[in-house]
Amino acid sequence: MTAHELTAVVTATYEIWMRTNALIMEALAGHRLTPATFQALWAIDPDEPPPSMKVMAERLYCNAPNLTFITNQLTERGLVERAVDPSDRRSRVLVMTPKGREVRAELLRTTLEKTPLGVLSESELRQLMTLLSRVIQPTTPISS
Amino acid sequence: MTAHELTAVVTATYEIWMRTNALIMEALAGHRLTPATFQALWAIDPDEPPPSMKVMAERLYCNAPNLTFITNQLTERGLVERAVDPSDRRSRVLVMTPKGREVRAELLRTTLEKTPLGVLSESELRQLMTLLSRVIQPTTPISS
DNA sequence: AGCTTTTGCTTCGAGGCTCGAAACAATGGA
DNA sequence: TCCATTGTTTCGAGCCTCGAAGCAAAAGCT
Repeated sequence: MTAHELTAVVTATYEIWMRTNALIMEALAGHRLTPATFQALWAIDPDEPPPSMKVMAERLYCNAPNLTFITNQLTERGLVERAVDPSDRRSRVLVMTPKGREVRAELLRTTLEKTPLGVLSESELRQLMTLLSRVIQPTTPISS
Repeated sequence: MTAHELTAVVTATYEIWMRTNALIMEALAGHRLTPATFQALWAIDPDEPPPSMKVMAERLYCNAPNLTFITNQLTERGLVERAVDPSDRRSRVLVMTPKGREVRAELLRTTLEKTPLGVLSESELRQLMTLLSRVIQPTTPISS
């Protein structure tokens, strides 16, 4: 039982996550976004085929009504648009607008600038990623 | 420019955090707790002197009104109690009840069992913690 | 084809979370 | 003593998340 080491790592993960969030809050507010809506924007890779609501809900670990709400926030801000999936007319896919593309790129840049993870060197980041990949392995993480 | 590696690490951090949360949700619900209230419980070490509201707000990256709300949730569930700090009668410290101690220990155990970080070996965890410590260290006095 | 079940999304209502502004008492300094 | 500051709470607003119910399209069955 290595409870102590594991506890420290879990705590550190929480800490880094919260700290990153705190540091980008101001930039998000500049676009009337919040952590929840930004995560949704992040989870859409504009260079991949647009994801359906269902896929997005899985990526964001939330349920369908919640995703409807988040999607409304993004469409009201002109960052994404709903489109009917021609292959299944029940399904709606989220298409990023040009403005959404811009805002996403800008905020992603800001996040990488501000995150405390940025203090690590390239080789340290690779080391870290090797370990984290093993943790995440089983299922598929969010894109980009 | 190591943007790609950094992006992957930030994404992985988010992913691990969300996945851990999802996996303990059921256990939390068993005590009528949520991620927010559980983090507050986690942030009180029952073997240390009880922290003040102000200290707790810093630990949880939230503001004073928010912490008042969270504290009310915990007191209503009989997990912590407010006490006046004798050295400064404006300040309230959060004292964990015996029940709070039990619930905290149980949920901490559950978290360590369920977190995907648990797949790592002891030596991998130490490696990981070495890297994360560098990230969290407030020792970045003069940057850029 | 017709009928039923399942699936993807939305609507609705309730409750939890988070914040800024304002209020209050205790503290500390001039 | 008087005034500014500090730690907390109250209030009101808006955001987030969920379960239940509803609707339309798709899939399955006979």
